[in-house]
Amino acid sequence: MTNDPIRVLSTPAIAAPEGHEGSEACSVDNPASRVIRETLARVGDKWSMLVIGVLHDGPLRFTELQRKVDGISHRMLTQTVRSLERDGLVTRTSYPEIPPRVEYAATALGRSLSVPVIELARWAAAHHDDILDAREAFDDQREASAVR
Amino acid sequence: MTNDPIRVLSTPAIAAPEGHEGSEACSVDNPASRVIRETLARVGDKWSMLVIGVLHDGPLRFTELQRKVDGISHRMLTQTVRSLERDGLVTRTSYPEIPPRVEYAATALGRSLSVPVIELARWAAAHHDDILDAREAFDDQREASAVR
DNA sequence: CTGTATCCATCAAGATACTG
DNA sequence: CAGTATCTTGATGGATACAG
Repeated sequence: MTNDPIRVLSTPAIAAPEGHEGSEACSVDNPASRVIRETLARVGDKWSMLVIGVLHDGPLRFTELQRKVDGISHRMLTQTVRSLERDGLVTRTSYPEIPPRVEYAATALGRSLSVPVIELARWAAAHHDDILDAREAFDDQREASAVR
Repeated sequence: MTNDPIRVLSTPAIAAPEGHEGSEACSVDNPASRVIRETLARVGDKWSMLVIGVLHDGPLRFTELQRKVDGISHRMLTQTVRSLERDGLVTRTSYPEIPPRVEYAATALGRSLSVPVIELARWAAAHHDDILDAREAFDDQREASAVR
């Protein structure tokens, strides 16, 4: 009844863009929400999208990557870059030289993922203050009611 | 040089949509990436967006919510809904009846957040298989190289 | 330079029981 | 019905040392 571009979040609509049977009653959850959760989990970890974003400007070697992403630890960079490679979001090219050189580059899939993530980043930039304000107001109110 | 809609991810462009001084050399990291990470963290937890999505159809009480979101535990629903309320993404209305009745509803801010998240969900639906395939290929290859 | 392994702190999240 | 508290587990992430 409402003009909802969002209802899709709780329907299999986005989970079944191709021909998909509506056999399983399609309640609210399992069909689409699992895919959403998985993707949010992939994208929502601490470093993945930042690495992808940094790699969009072009290939980088390990150390350059670590320098560009700033706070990331050696271990986390290895781990992040490995999982991105595994999921086909970046490629890893090793040059058997001495000293060893390895270059990482974003794939087309990786770049396509950046698009919606940027939308989200834009939302974040636009509404970050709203959230902070709401949070402050909420906490102030709790604090006040804690007194009485 | 590239046609990059993504470069923004590693620049303060999206972090400073209003009038913002370019005073701080704006390296790659701190200014924008923190906001991105925070938002991805907020959105990327296991349940938040599913709750927001379910609430778009209209207000729901606690138990209805728990039933609609499926796998969520009592504790996690309370916690999720509380943090969403704190950030101004949902409202909580308590009716002092017996037995008690509480209704949760998405705010305008909450609904606006759903928009980019849906974009992401669409991406997930479109490319989920690509990721799975890439993952399988990667694992097969590792398995093969483990043998030799 | 690149990558792996180990140890450790922290937190998210589930199960469960209990209160208003 | 709604919410809180406790306990416990597993995953995440950081620091560090070591290996190719």
